[in-house]
Amino acid sequence: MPDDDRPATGLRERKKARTKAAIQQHAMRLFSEQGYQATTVEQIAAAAEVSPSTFFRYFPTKEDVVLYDALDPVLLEAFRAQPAELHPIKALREAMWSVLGELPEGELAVQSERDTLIRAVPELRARMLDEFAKNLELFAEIVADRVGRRPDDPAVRTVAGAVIGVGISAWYTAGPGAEPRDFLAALDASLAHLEAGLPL
Amino acid sequence: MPDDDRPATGLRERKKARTKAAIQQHAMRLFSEQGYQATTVEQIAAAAEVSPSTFFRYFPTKEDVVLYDALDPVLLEAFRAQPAELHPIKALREAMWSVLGELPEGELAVQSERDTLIRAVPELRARMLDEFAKNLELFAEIVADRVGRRPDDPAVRTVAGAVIGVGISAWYTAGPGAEPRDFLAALDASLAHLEAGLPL
DNA sequence: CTATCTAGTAAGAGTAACTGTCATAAGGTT
DNA sequence: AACCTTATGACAGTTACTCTTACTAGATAG
Repeated sequence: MPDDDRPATGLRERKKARTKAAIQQHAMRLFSEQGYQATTVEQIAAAAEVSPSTFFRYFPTKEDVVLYDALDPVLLEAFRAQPAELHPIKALREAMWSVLGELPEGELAVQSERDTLIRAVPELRARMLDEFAKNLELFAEIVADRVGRRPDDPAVRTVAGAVIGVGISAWYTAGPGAEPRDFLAALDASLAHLEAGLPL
Repeated sequence: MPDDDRPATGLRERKKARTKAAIQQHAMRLFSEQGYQATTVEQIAAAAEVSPSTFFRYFPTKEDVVLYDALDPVLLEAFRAQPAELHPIKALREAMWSVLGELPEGELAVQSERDTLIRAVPELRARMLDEFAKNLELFAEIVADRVGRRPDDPAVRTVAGAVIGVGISAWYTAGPGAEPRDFLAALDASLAHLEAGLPL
């Protein structure tokens, strides 16, 4: 029996990581070449030189190849690191800029392509609701922490909901070809508006 | 060649309506008896005494049997009918009460069962995002109308987004067994909080 | 009232996303 | 070297859909 803290650098783990990355890359390539629906799992598996069974062992559904956002935890950390005296919405805006403002052009492009795909394919877009809900939950927890209330406090949940809603609105309003920087700016402006109490 | 304006009361039309209703009823019954996933389209078709092909002619997907909300247009109309000087959020709250507050117990129960099903089944829940987005669009249009701005005005879209977000939050927060009246009350309180500018 | 046209329906074949099982082989452990 | 764990592939099965074709009952024209 090995120790509790595994080194996690065995040949096995590395191979797994490589296989997963290969599947993901080939999938994204095929999606952009032929479209999402037109690409079958069988094709992806063949391109990545694995069996279809293996594909499904790495990704429970075809959708999941697209839907993991590696940036989420980073953003979360940046949010937590903001000074406590800031208004939660202001803190979120600062965190957004600190992470996404400094992102290298390449990363931004990958993210943008992924985003375009999600926006365009109904099945993918649909799954975003749970993603939004997850973020709502996280946001509520952090806000509760900062304001010194429970995460299930109605006031806290309302603020979190409003923020997520503004995010959804910005996401839908930004067209398929929207520049990431433009989207970020629009979202920031909306959040500022919300922070100010939604004056009309 | 018949006139442009058909009477639409032929035997044919009536039969169609009856078939559609039958499929829907049997589907909902089977869903509540066996669960959504465990019920196959074949079973539904058999119960309604039609072929699977016919099922798909009436409902493009299995999901669509559940996902149509007959109450939406009514609510919309009630919202439009509110006095113009009311704050848009206030007007929405009034409209909600006027429609849902007066709904007969039976209708409320049907609506509640449908809602529980949607909440519980990921595939159905997912499709709600587009539903929310549709409502966001409608809400933005009406708000724009009332405030005398364009529907794509960022301020208008932000308000609409925040309202939808608060709705989503309330929807997720209300557990599966939530009483419709309680949900309504919680949503109303959240909207009031939003209307007041989200004081913490 | 009959011939004809239209449209709802069934039947059946085909596709693709999964799901589950089992045998094998390669990685890691003692 | 013997053993155990785990990634993998092969394969069979299920189910939501799609498409084509043929039939039939309802509506219309003469």
